[in-house]
Amino acid sequence: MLEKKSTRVRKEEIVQAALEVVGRKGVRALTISAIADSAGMSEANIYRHFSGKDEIFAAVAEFIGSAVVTNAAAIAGGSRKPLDKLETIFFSHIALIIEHPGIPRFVFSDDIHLGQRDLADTLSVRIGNYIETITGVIAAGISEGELKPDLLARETALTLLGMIQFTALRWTMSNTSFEIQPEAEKLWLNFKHLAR
Amino acid sequence: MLEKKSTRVRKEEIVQAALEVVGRKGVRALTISAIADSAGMSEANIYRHFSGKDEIFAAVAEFIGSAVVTNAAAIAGGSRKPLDKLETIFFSHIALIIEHPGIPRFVFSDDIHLGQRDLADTLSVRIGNYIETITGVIAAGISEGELKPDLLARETALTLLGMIQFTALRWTMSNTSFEIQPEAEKLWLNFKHLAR
DNA sequence: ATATTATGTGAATATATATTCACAAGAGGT
DNA sequence: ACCTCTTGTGAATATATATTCACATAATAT
Repeated sequence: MLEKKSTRVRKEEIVQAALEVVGRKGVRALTISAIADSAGMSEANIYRHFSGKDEIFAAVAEFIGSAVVTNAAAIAGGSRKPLDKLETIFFSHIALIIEHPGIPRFVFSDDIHLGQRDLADTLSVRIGNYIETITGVIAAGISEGELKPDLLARETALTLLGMIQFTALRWTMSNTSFEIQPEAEKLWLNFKHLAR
Repeated sequence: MLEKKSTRVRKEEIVQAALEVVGRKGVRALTISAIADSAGMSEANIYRHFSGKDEIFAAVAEFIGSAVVTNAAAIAGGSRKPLDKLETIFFSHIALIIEHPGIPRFVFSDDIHLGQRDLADTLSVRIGNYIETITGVIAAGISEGELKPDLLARETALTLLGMIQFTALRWTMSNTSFEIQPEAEKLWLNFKHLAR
């Protein structure tokens, strides 16, 4: 029998195991059985700590939300120059994806969007906040003269996020078969050419 | 009993029904039962025309591949100015997504990427061709002076595609609850500001 | 030390899904 | 009219998955 740990600890383990499964096999494969395997415990024990799949999904979404959004907000709130902030946010986001490939898979899974409406709404709000945060930084960059004056701040933010997201997508789609870091560097370089 | 039609016709009906299901309920919900409902025939009849789910998935991918890529290649091959071509490709792509919301859901489903490796490879190649097509148009735009000289053609193409893809994603994620057309127009306008 | 509570698990249950099968019924050729 | 091939279907089968349950065992309180 497995050693006993508190529910608080097991919940974290289960969330990490779930994210690991999503990163390796996708949301479709996020079954209780797969989570149990990955976490090294019995299926029944999963139910000891979570009421069911929905609650696990919500916990995973909560983990991702804090990881991505909190980070960006902290950077945006700093005192550096806007372009510098954007660069840091961009590469933190890429680093987070490399560390947890399950994050983009989870956030952009139609399974989540259509199967867990409340979760999708929560995620939508989070993404909306993220977009606004970046929009704010870009607007500052424009008014401080670091970026072109005729840019639309929100659309430029969407373009930047699309860049990140499309890269993550091609990467997970190709089964992580190319180096995402150099790809990201070229994209960032080009974004600077584009935006100023 | 349903009226009889040839396998050729039924196959098309089934592919369209499948795409409709994906658009409405996501790839996860693409069950034989759901396809049968949407196509208005029995489940057993699906098997009369396709050997199984894999063959249906392949047929859907084939339909999408022709629809997206062929179109772009035709436009790219024309004699108009590069920026003009880009605009047409951009808005055709958006129009296609509006008409078939199942297309982005299907192409970007981790279910496909991880569950149907051969299909994922086929799609990857198609996407690669699409990227190259657009890269070529952008390279022409740069050398003809329509676009900034210091742009990286491939990265700019990825940025443009990311814009489209992220828009499609937010749209399907929000359950098609905002107007995608005006959103696309603002993004295109801003892309022109960015790229020249 | 004992009782109580929290944690862990194999086995059972219920449901969904993909696939097969035996048979029905129309279409086209003879 | 008869035969044959194609198309259509309800019922059966096999498997996967989520969830529950009765029981075991460790931790904690009394």
